Formats: sequence, C-alpha cells, structure tokens
Amino acid sequence: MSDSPPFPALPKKDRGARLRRSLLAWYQTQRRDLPWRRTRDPYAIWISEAMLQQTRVATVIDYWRRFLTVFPSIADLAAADEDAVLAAWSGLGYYRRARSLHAAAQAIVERHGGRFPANREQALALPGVGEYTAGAVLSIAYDMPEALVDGNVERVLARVLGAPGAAGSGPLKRFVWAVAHELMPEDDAGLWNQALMELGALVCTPTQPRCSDCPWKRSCAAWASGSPTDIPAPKTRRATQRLDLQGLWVVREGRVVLMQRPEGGAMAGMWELPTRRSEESLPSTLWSAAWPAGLRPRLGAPLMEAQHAITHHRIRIQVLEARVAARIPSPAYEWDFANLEGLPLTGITKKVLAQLGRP
DNA sequence: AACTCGGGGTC
DNA sequence: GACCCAGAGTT
Repeated sequence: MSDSPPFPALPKKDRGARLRRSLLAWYQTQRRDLPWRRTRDPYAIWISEAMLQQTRVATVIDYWRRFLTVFPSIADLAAADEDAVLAAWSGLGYYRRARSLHAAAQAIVERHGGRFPANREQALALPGVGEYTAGAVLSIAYDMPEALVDGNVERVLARVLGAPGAAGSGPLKRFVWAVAHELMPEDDAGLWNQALMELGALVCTPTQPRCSDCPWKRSCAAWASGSPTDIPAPKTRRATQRLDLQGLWVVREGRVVLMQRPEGGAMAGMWELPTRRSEESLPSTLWSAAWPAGLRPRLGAPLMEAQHAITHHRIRIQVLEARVAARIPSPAYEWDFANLEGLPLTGITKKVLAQLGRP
C-alpha cells in the first residue's frame, strides 16, 4: 500500500495557454545571450546539448567554441581520430559523451548523409542521444514539436503544479514528461523548451528561487505552499568516499612520463601520471608492473598536491618527484611537453601539468 | 530502480 | 563539507 499523495491533474487548456503566454513574454526579455542560441546549425546545437549534459553553461561555452573550431562539421568529426576528440573534451568530464559523439558522427555520415536526422527514432538510435537530447535538437534546430525534460524542467513543472515525488524518481519523471507534452505549443517548440529551462536556470533555482521575479508566481502551487524549495523532494544520496593517490613526476630532457589508463574502467585510454593508491605498499599496475623491465623509479621528494571530486569520490593526489636510470621508450611512455596538447589527458593530470608545467 | 561517469561553482 | 548541474547507458 502506498500513502504517497497523488499526482495533480494535467493543466487544462486555458491554464496552459496562460502559462505559455507569461513565460514566453518573460523569456523574450530575460533570456541569456548564449553562443549556441545564435545558430540554427543542427550540428552545433547537438554539440552544445551533448556538452551541457550534467555540465554547467559557464563551463561549456569555451569548450563549445574550441570544439567547433577543431571539428567544424559532422564530416570533420567523423573523420577525426578518437584521441583528438577526447583531447578536445579533456576537462569536461563524462568522457563517454565524447566517444559517443564521435561514433554518432560516423553513423550520421553513413546513414543520414552527414546531417543530424530530423526524426525522433533515428535520433534516439544514435549513441549518446537520449530522450532529452533528441527532444532538444529536434525542437531547437528543426522546430519540431518535441518535448524535453531536464533537471530544470522537472523542477519548474513539479513546483508550479505541486507534484509529489523525489527529484529524478520514475513517477515524477513520467508525470513531468506528460505535462511537458501537454504544454507544448503548436509552433516555436524550440523557443518554448528553452524558455522552460531558462526559468529553471535563472529564477526557479534549486535552493534560492527568486519567486518575486517569476512570471508563474500567481499560478504556482509551490509558491502557494510557502516553502517552494520542498518541491521536488530531495533524492537520497550515497556518502562520498575519500581516495588518496600518489603520482610520479618523471621528467627527462623536456619529456614527461605518462601512462595510459586501461580499457574498461573510468577514463579508459586516457593518459595520466603513473599513479597508485597511497595505502598500497605494493606497486600497482600503473605504478610499475607496466613499467619497462629494469626501469623501476627511485622516489624523491613530494612536489605538490591536487584535489578533485568525482561523483561520490573525493580524490587527493600527492605528486612525488622520481628518477629512472635510463631513457624510457617514446612515445609509449615519455611525452614531449610540446606534444601534450593533442593527447587525451585526465582532468587531474591537466591540473598537475598546469601547476608543475614545463621544467 | 540503482548505479556509474568528472569536474567545478556555490553555499 | 554537501549539493547540483540543458543525462545516457549499463546492470
């Protein structure tokens, strides 16, 4: 038996019309001037949507510009080496998105003549394109009446209608998708979808919503309840774990030793300093088992520490100076500092290199 | 449905 | 510290 409150009814036609009118009027004056709002190129819009998955607008802007400079078209992206795509993505995180983009570009060249498909089923069949991204590209680039729900839309619609359920839960997601379909206007679907997201980004924010500036305040169930931030209910989370690593800084003659992460795990195939867990007394694979025979490093003084956060891990890396007796074969392990730009580096490695830099 | 994936801004 | 971000794919 469930004692959770029922979901409210979908908005009726006249309420939907009022919500559309007031939000579109608000959006006309309050919208941000984002670079991907200055183009109708489906490819450029697709790239922005892929980068924006779980990633903030402010972070994406520079990456988006650089990526489109390096890969100006779907054909260019499809023809590129995967390492070049990962290098352009380095620091954005969720590297599966970069691999998926690359594979999807090749599929688009093969199956759709090099143009992002203006068709929901075909779009959803592309790797890395889910319900949200399909709706976003089709509505924004092609003006097709496709709904979308992201974190912003879920929060905005849950609040205005007073929906129960935890953020990201199945029942709430299904309800919000139904509302999004119900509210979809007959034309300017892309404009409407962006207006919904913009309200969530600028006004109906998670912790400190600016309800006094909201065009929907008079119609909002969460506002009427007096505690709008109680909707949606928070999702339960796992506790974050600490992870302490040690990395080796081996530099010879303007070259730095990097190793490639194994396939199948996180950040597969990307390059980093030789690394082990601090509590491991025995060398790990990346530390020295994969090290060329007879070239075990001699450890020196600590050089620096860096920290970063990965989902529910908090990672700290201590970088130690180290020396090897002989030259390490290049380019398998030793990389010239001048050639690091095209190499897919992990975020923490970029951080360390930026701080220690060229010797 | 739960879990993983990276990183940074912000409180 | 914790939370959250224009999510997708796997188990």
